[in-house]
Amino acid sequence: MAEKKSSSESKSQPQASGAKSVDYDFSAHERPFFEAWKDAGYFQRGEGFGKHKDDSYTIVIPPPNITGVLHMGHALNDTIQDACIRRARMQGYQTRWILGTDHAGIATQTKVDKHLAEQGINRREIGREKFIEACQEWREEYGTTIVNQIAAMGCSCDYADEKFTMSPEFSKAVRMVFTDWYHAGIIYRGKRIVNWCPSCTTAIADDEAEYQDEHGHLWYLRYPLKEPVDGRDYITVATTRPETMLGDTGVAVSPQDERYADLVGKTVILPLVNREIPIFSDFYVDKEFGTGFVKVTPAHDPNDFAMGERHGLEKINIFDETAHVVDGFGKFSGMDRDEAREAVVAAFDELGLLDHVEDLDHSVMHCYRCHSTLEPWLSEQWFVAVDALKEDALKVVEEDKITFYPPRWKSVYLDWLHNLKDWCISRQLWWGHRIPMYYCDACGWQDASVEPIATCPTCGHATRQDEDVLDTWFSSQLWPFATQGWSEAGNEAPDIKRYYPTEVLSTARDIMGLWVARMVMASMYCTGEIPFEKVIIHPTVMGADGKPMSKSRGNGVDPVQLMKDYGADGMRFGLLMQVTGAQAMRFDYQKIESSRNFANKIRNAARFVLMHLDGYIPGAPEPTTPADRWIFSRLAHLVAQVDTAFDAFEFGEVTRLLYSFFWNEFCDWYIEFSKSRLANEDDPADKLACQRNLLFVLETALRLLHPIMPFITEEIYQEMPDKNGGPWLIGAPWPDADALRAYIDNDAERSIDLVCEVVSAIRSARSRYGVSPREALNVFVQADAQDVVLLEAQSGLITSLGNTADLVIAEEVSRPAQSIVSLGSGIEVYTDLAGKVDFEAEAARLEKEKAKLAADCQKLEKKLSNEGFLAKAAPEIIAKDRARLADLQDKLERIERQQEELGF
RNA sequence: GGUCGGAUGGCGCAGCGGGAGCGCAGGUGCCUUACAAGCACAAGGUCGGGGGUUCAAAUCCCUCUCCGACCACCA
Repeated sequence: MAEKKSSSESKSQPQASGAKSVDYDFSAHERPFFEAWKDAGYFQRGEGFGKHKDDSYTIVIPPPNITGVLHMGHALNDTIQDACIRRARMQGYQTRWILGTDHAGIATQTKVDKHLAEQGINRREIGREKFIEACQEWREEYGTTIVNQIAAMGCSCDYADEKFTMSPEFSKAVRMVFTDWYHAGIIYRGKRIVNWCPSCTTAIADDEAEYQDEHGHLWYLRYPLKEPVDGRDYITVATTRPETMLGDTGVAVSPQDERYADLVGKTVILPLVNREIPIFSDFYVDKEFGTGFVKVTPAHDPNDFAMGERHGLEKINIFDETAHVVDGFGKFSGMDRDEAREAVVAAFDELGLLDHVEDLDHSVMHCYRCHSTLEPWLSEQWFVAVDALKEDALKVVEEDKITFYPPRWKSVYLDWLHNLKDWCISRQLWWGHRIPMYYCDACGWQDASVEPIATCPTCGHATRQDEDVLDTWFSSQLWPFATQGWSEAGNEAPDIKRYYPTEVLSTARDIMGLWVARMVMASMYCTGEIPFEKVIIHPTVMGADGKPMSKSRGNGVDPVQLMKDYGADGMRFGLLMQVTGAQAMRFDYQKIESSRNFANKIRNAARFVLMHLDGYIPGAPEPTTPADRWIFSRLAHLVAQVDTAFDAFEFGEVTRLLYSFFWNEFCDWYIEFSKSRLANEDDPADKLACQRNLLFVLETALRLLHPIMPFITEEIYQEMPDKNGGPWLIGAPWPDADALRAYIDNDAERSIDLVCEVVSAIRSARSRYGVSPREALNVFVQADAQDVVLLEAQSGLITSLGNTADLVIAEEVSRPAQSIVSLGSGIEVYTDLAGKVDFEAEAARLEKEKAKLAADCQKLEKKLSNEGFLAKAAPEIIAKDRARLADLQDKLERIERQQEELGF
C-alpha cells in the first residue's frame, strides 16, 4: 500500500481558484483496500481474540435475487450488517458474514422468458431441461453483478464461500425438509382456491398478492326462477365479476333475511347456460349489501368455495390456466376474462336480464411480480399446515429469546403468525426446487424422497416426479442453517456447532412474515434452535418526496452512482445517519453530501497529524496538558456512548456521536490547541507528547469509525507510523471503554470549557466589530480564584487561538474604557477594541441579554420557591437548579453593573 | 374495519419527564500555512389543536385534525 500513500496526496485536484484543497478521489482508493482485506483473509471465518475469543458472531445476508441489482434498500441493509460484523470482528468475536444469492423462482423465470423471447424462443418449445440450462447460463452471466456491487460497498462478507439457494448442498436441504414434513403430515396436497397468476401461469401465496383499489362496477343481474313464487319470477344478484356467472352453482341469502325466507330451497335457471341451481341460506351473506342475493361460484372465489363446501355444490371451473373460458360455454369459450365479461353483460342486456349497473370502487388482487390481476382459481396444490410449526415460533418471540429492534416489531411478528393460514408452496414453474414427490401411475404408489426414486418400490414400474417447483420462500426459510452444512450433518455440522444460532438478522419490514417468521418456524422444527438472536428491522428508504422509490415516479436513487459521486464511505455514513426507529426514511442527498464532507474532514485532519511528525519517536500516549486530558476524557466518554448506541443498533446516534466528536472537538479545538505546541521547537518533549497524543486520538477515532467508513479509515491507518492495532485496521481491536474510563477527567473538561468560552468571546467581539483575526487584541479576563488558576495555566492556548496581545487574567481586572464585555459562567471577558466600540449597540445587546436572563431567573425562582418541587423533586435536580439560578443571578448582577459602568 | 407509526426552526430529521439540538439552506466576515467539500460569528422554534396526570410535559395519558404504513376485506 506504500505506493498508494504517495499517490493519494499528489492526486489532489487543483481548484480553479488555485486553492490548496485536498480532494479525495474515492473510487481510485477503495478497491485496493478491499482486495488487501480479502487477501489477508479477514473476510473468512474469523478466529477471534481477547475476551470474546470463544464467542461467535454470525450474520447471514438476506440473499439478493440473482436477477437483482443493488438498490437503496440493499445499500442500507448491507451497510448495517457490515458495520455490525466489522465491529464484532474488532471486538474479537469469531465472525462470519455468510454471503449468497437467491434463485428467485418467478423473478428469474420471467426475466429469462423475456430474454429468450427477444431471440424468438418460446420456453415451451425448448422444454424444461433446456430452459433450466438457459436459467443457469443467465445466472452465470448476470448473477455476479450484485455480489460485485456488494463488494464495492466494502462489505466484509465471506466471498470465498458464497452460497446459492439452488446449490447441491442447499437443494438437498430443501428435499430433506419437504420429505420430512410430508412424512410428518405437515405438507399435504389439496384442491383449493389459490391465487393464480394467468400471466406467470402459477399459483402464488396469499402473502404474495397485492391489493390495489380500482374503479369498477357492480352489475345487477336477473336470474329467472324455475317456478314463480308469489308472483315473483326472477331474483337479482349483484356482482363485480359478471363473467363468473358461467360457473355459478348456487345463489345464497342470509339466514336472517326474512324477505327471502320463502325462496330458500327454490331453484333458479342460470341464464346463458340454462343450469338449474339452488337458492340456499348461508351465514356468510350480509343481507344489507347489494340485493341480499349472492351468486355463488365455488371454483372462482374463496368465500364461494367455502360456501360450496358447506352446501355440497358443484365446482365448475370456467377458466383455463391463462384465464380464457374453457370449452363448453358456446360463444364464450376461448374468450379471455375481459372479453367474457363484456360478452356476458351484453348477453344479459339483450335478454333484458341486466337490471342496472352501479359504480363501485373495490380492491383487486395483483401479482407481486408481474402485477397482472390475479384469478382465484381452483387447482391441485401443495400446502404447508402451519399450525404445527407456528407454536414454537410464537413461543420463542413471546419469551424474548429473539429480540426485535425496534421492539414494536415484536407484535407485528406475533400478529402475523396468529393470523397465519396454510401456505401454498407449489408453483407451476420450471425454475426452482422441483417437488421431490414420486408417483407410480401403474399401482398408485406415491412418496416423497430426498434421493430420486426411479422405479416403484411396490410394482417396479417407472415413476414420475411431480412437475411443480416449490415457492422460493420455501428454500429461503432454510437460509440460516442450510448455508452451514446442515444438510450433511444436521446439528453436528461443524459450522452449525460453531456459528449457529446466528447473531443478528437485518432486514426490511416488508418481509417480516414472508421470510423472518418462516425462518423461525423452519429453524425451530429442523434444528430445534432459534435461527438468530436479534432482528433489526431497518427503515424503508423512500425517495426524496417521501414516496417509495420507483421508476415511474422517477424518484429512485442508484447506490452505485452514489458511490461514484460520494464514495462508498460517504454513502454508508450518510445512510446510517438517517437510521432512526421510524418505519421509513426519506432519502436525503444532503446527508450523503455532508458525510462525504466529513470523510474529507477526516482525511484532512489525518493529513495534519501525519505532516507534523518530524522528530517523532514511537511511544505510549500520555496526557500531559489539560488539553490532552480534556480530549482523552472526551474520547473516553465517546467510546462508552458509541458502545451503548451500537449495542442498541441506534445507528443514527452512532454517526452523530462520531461526527460531533471528530469534527467539533478533535478538529475544531484539539488540533487547533496542538498547533502552537507542534510549532514550538523549544520544548521537544512537549512536542513529542503532542504528536503521540494526536496519533492516539486519531487512531482511536479511526477504529471507532472503521465499521461505518472502512475505506478512508484503513487508508489513513496504513499511513500511520505505528500500527498499534496490527497490520490492518480491519483487524485492530475495538477501543475498550473500560480501559479508557481512567481518562475521564472533569477538572480538565472544566478547564478547557473555560478556555473555549474565552476564545469564543474574543472571536465574537472581533466578528461584531469587523476586527480581523490577524489583529492582536488586549484581553482582560475576570474570574474567581479557582478559574483564574485554571485559565492562567492555559493562557498560551487563549493567546494562540484568540490572537491576544496583552492577556490579563485576574480576580479583579480594571476594564479598559474602549472594551466590550462578554459574560460567561463565572467569568467576564473584556476585549479591548480601542476606538471601535459602538456603545449604543453594546447597550442594546446587553439589554437584550439582560431581558433573557431576567426571564430565565424568574422562571427558576418560581420553580425553586414551589414547595411541591422542593418536597418531591430529586435532590440532584434541585441542587442543579439552585446552582443554575445562582449562576444566572450572578450574571444578571454583573450585566447590571456593566450597564452602570457604561452609563446606561 | 383492525393494528402500528409520524406531526419539533425555511427543508430533512434527532431528542421522548427536569436548561430546545443536528445536518442542509439562508445571513455576516474570512484564501487564518490540515481542510473554501473549509474557518469564524450571528440569526432563526409559544416542539399540530384541545384537555388531563405531575412539583415539573416537546417528552406520559385522553381526544381532535392531518399524513403514512401494515393486516383484513362485501358479493
